Amino acid sequence: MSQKPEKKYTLNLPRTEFAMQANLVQREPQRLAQWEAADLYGQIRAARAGKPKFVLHDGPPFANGDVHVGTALNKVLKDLIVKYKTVRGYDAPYVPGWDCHGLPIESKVTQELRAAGNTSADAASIRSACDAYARKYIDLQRGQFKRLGVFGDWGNPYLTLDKGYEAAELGLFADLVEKGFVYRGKKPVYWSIPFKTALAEAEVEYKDHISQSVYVKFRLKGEPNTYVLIWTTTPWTLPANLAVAFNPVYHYSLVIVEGGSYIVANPLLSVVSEKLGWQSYQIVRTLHADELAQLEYEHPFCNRTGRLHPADFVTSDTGTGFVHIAPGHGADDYQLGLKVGLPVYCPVDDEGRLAPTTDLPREQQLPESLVGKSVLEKNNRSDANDAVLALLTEKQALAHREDYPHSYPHCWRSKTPIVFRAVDQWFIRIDHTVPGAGSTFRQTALDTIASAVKWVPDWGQNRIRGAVESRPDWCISRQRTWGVPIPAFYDAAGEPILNADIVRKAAALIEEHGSNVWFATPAAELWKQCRPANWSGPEAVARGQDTLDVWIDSGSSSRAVLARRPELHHPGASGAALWQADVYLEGSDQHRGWFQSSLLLSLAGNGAAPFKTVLTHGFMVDEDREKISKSKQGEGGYQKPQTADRYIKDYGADVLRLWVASQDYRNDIVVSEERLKKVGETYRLIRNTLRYQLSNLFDFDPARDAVPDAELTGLDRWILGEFSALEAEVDAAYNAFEFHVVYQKLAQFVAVQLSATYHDVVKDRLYTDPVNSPRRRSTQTALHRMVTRLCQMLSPMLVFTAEEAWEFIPGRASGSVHASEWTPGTVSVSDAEKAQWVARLALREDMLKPLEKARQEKVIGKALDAQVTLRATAAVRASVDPDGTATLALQELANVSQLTWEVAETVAPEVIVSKAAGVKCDRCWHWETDVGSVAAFPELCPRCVKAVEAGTAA
RNA sequence: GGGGGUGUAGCUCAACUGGUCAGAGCAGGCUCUUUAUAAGGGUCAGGUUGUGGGUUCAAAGCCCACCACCCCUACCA
Repeated sequence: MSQKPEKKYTLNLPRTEFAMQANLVQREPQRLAQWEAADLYGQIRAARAGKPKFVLHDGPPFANGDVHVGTALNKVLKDLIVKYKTVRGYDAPYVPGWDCHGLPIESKVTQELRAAGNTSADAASIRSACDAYARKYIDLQRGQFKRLGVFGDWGNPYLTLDKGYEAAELGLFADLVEKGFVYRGKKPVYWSIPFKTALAEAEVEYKDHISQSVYVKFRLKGEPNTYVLIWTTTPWTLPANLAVAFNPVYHYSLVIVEGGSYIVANPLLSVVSEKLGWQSYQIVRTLHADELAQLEYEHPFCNRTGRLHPADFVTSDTGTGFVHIAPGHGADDYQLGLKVGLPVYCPVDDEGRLAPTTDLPREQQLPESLVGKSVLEKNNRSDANDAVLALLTEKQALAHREDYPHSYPHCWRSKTPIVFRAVDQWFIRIDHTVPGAGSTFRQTALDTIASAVKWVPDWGQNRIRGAVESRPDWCISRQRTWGVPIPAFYDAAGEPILNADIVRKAAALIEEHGSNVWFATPAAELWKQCRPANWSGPEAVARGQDTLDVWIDSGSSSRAVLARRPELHHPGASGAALWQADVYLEGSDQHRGWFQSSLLLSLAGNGAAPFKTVLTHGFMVDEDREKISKSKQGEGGYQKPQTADRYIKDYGADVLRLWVASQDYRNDIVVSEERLKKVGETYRLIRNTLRYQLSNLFDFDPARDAVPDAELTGLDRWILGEFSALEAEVDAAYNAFEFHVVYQKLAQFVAVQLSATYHDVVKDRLYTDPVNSPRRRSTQTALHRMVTRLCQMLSPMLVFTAEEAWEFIPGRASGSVHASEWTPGTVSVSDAEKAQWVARLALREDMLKPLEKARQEKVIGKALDAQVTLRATAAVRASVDPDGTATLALQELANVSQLTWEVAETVAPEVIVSKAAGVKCDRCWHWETDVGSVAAFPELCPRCVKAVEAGTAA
């Protein structure tokens, strides 16, 4: 058994309770409890009261399910900004929010009710259940967000289901009504037949589907045997056909075939002839666009005619070059119909059955044999399709029929194919001229995008411009229960009544009672409450059942949150600047979503954009750089669910946050075990560096021991100069929201300047100098400053670890690093002094390689076993060492026992390494020729004798 | 199909927006150290800058085409 010999002489070895092992998974929850008990968020608010305001406005996540790792990324990025601004002295409150209404919750809840046997719940009770459901998930998610170390007003978040929020949203809506933005119109929407409701885009799933496609002959008027040939995959829409579109850039040919003449687009002629089984055909002549536009055709089985219209959406990859147009059943069709003045004719009722409407005279509409036939498909067949096909056959209009596989939208709940169906809906106008604005609303929005908002990255501007340029009028009504009601009434004739005063009265009611009041109060009573005093219009007999699109909910947050919460106001600012948020930050999909809805609503209702800067991040992808999908879960894919909690359980919040910071979030963000592990390595490097600094401050009291700047040793001034440069870079990177640059700069500084250089060199003085020596205290002064500021710079990323380390800093100013203020700029060093140290460190590099060679040759082990001879000309030596102080500095930098100069011819200093002379001092491990010269300490060098006699550290 | 992005060593990021042999850190190999020790130091190796063309005295960066992936949109009558 060997045992370590007892040390006879003391050294100032590092001591600290700051653990090497992070144990984040166990330690972080304890820290959270501590913060909660002390109301740290409240303390920070109090500490920043009156300071310049910085407002990041939270985009509300949907209150459903666990927090996904992608949602965590979004939240952490926001928190990085808020914490950075806070540590830099801003008052940066964070009010988190949740998006609470919408179909996913309603659907889940009705499903649960049905499973519990309740099949006839009324609107009010469904809504109550939805409310409870949303709140349950808000609580769940709130816990998970807090666990990530995100600070905010968690006790008082904004919820789109709060009655105050709903009332403010309707207040904004009332302004829009007043300004003439809102109208009722008919438009094709996605329609789910089983649910008898319109669906939002997000509620549509695309699945493979086989449609019965048909080639149909449309006979030209006055030409008994000449046909325009159209192709469609939805025969049931033929009763709604009102026109045919062609593309004016194609050439069309009139061809003679046995049995008749047809017009077909040239690029598709050969395909069509093959499909229709034409034995031979003869091209008579080419028809041009202006000629086609003159043509009129007879509907194959309805008693009416239609015209041909040019349209650029007609393609030549499938079909015939002629597209059957039913304005009631398709977006392109609808737009074309609007343009050329066709009615929005949709002979399909709520149940999905063919039925005549009032848009056209009955005799021009579908024949009686079609009425009542259902459009809903079962096993790729529907009664309506069959009946139409039969009718086409009977009329000899069916040229060809074939199965056509393609992806087709399906209702995400009922899994049935969706139909496009025109129904009455509420819309917000985009192209009307706002009184006093002088340009259309769309143009105003585009101008605002271009000149009043900063987009980061800059291409974000293109994204949202494209979205605003191309968007149609905004369909804002949903036939749903779980949402904010549209406070419209209907008179005895079924005509809608919507007016700003009515909406404001309804808003006041809802502010008092919550939006259930709209559904639970009898219509007559409701009208009494909402009827304006001087009302002269028709009296209402029914209330509207529609709710607002959920994008109106979240898009109203500028009014409902920013304008309504005084803590989010910029004191001293006026007008829009008072309530405008400094930053919105969401995924790039929100250019078309929340960024757009917020911009349009705020611009229309408040007269200004709700944000000054809009930041976007990319999406999370897996290690194959493919999007994270649930189908990859389990075998062959991810082993574990991609929730935030899962990663926290494995790595801790600080490592997860550091990983978020390390990624350039403007692009796709790859999440993989490998990357998390790598970041974990960096975390350990940083933690150990902090630990080294803290452990060497165990006997340092800044009030008593700090050394003034002018008296710091050159080495310490050098590192503090480097550190100042780092601070400036880190501050600039944070300020530009480039956290990955912060991460890189900090990690590299810690690894290179600190760990490999400064900390390594300075060990000797810290451990072996007399405790109170100016040189040791100087270095401790530098360490103290750096560890303080490192904690501050790290605090936005390493929320828990920075605080943990902070508590070990002697004489720290504030209780929490998160309440402290960081001011970059530690010490300024002259260029000349800096250059001198750059030269010395370069020489150190030159010495390291020969030292390594000597180590390989077993001449030395550690560097202190060596002596170095620098051979150079006298002039070279003088340039490196003008005042003779460099020799000792270089000896310390290289960590060698002896260093001497030798005059030689070589210009670049030549480095000769040999075994050091003398005997190794037992205490400092330097090799010296005078070890033992003090008789009382035979194993020590005289320097160590002095240190030992000076006493031990406290 | 249309629009918007991205593609630099195993990983994360640089490269002053055409100009010194494309740089760091981490990881990896070898090695020293037992006074940061479930730590720390040294050293070595690693890239035809997605592919193929082009412009230029000069390209990772500009132009064209293609490939892969991400976001939005149309998913086609």
